[in-house]
Amino acid sequence: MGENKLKTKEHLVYSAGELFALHGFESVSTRMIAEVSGVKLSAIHYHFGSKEKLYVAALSYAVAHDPCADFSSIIAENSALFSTQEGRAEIIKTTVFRSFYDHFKGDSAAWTTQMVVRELMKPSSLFPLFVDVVVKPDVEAAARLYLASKANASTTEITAWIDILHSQIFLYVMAKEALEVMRGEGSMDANFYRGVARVVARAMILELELPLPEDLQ
Amino acid sequence: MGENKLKTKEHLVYSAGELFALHGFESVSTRMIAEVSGVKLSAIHYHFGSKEKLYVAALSYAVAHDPCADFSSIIAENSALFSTQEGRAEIIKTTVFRSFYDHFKGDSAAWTTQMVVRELMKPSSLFPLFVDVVVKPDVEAAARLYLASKANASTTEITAWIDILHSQIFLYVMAKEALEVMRGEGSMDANFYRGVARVVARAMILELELPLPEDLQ
DNA sequence: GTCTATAGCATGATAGAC
DNA sequence: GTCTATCATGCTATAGAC
Repeated sequence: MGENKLKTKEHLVYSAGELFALHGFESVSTRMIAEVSGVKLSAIHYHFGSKEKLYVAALSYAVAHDPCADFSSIIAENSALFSTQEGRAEIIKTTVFRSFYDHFKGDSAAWTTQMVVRELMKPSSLFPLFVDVVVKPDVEAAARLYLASKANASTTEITAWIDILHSQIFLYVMAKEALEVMRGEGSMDANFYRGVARVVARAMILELELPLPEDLQ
Repeated sequence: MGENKLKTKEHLVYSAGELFALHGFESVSTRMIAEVSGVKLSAIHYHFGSKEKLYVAALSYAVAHDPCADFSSIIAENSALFSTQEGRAEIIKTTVFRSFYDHFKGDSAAWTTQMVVRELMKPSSLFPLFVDVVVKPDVEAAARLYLASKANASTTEITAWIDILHSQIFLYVMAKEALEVMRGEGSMDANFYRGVARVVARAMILELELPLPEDLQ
């Protein structure tokens, strides 16, 4: 079928994306990618021109296809809740639980998530795009939520509060292997992430001095 | 003086440590290390045998010389506080503030800190040592503190609670460059980290349902 | 212990037949 | 578009003079 022709390039993006996500740009060789993809080495340069351009292609795919829940999307879905304290606590709870679920629903974080998160450690040329598309909407929505409860909050305070959630996701994405060695194989399962979401949601709601939803008490 | 002879090897450890901490093992070449150290390439292999053994030497130096405050040390210094709720809140506050201060007192985190933190992302052969010396005492002390207030807490709950602090440090060490680009050059200064410590301490104390110290209200 | 020179290998990229 | 063969480069590591 004609599909196969089109799919060679896509297939290369997926395989390379997984490898880049897992090991990082410098630790992955073009020969490795070719082998895993089942294509010849020269196909990479024919289709993308260089290893770096393949990386950029995989990263922009990841940015476009990694639509995880964030404050922006949850507030948009539940705009009626924004106006009351109880509602804003509910928004925080939902955002935290959905974030952990979306990022960790598989055995390990999707390669798209891992690639995007890696941008924070070693920004590439696409970092500005990543910031505009992924980070800014989330952070701005979260800041509005925070200010709705504490109008005179400082930027530092708001940033640190959002980072309670983001840093925990960052840690579990980037250090999963090491943490599982320390805490026991299989210890980081769906149950663990639910428990973590519960603690993080509680901490963020209490820190903002909002009333705890019943099921978090 | 005879010192210079001894110091060639040490000097190599420092220079290599800084480079490994900043860029990671694979991104640093032996040529780079030699140049920065001001020694010849062959000196590396003469003194250490291989690039990997130099890495191990730098890492074990980092583990040994990076004595940051943690729950274990703060509890040991303030054992009298352990028995009351107010005291345990005070211990948490002190640990969080001291942790942020120790890790971020310079312009950027010390290379020793960065190298140790990198172990979480790509464990080396020294990872078990790192866990025993650095992680275990801290985590066990924190768990005892948590259980003193909530005797029937689950492991997940305790782990997630400790990770509120650890993940934030992890994020700020590993992603500092990207975060400063996003949030403004110079935005991550001593003041910022103090503000963050305040938020994290509040969140951890409230999550454990302890009374907030006056200066955190 | 320190230098120069170089071996031996893996890498990213390309040329040219088909 | 896909293959094989190969180039140029940078890497870790070593040999051997001094």
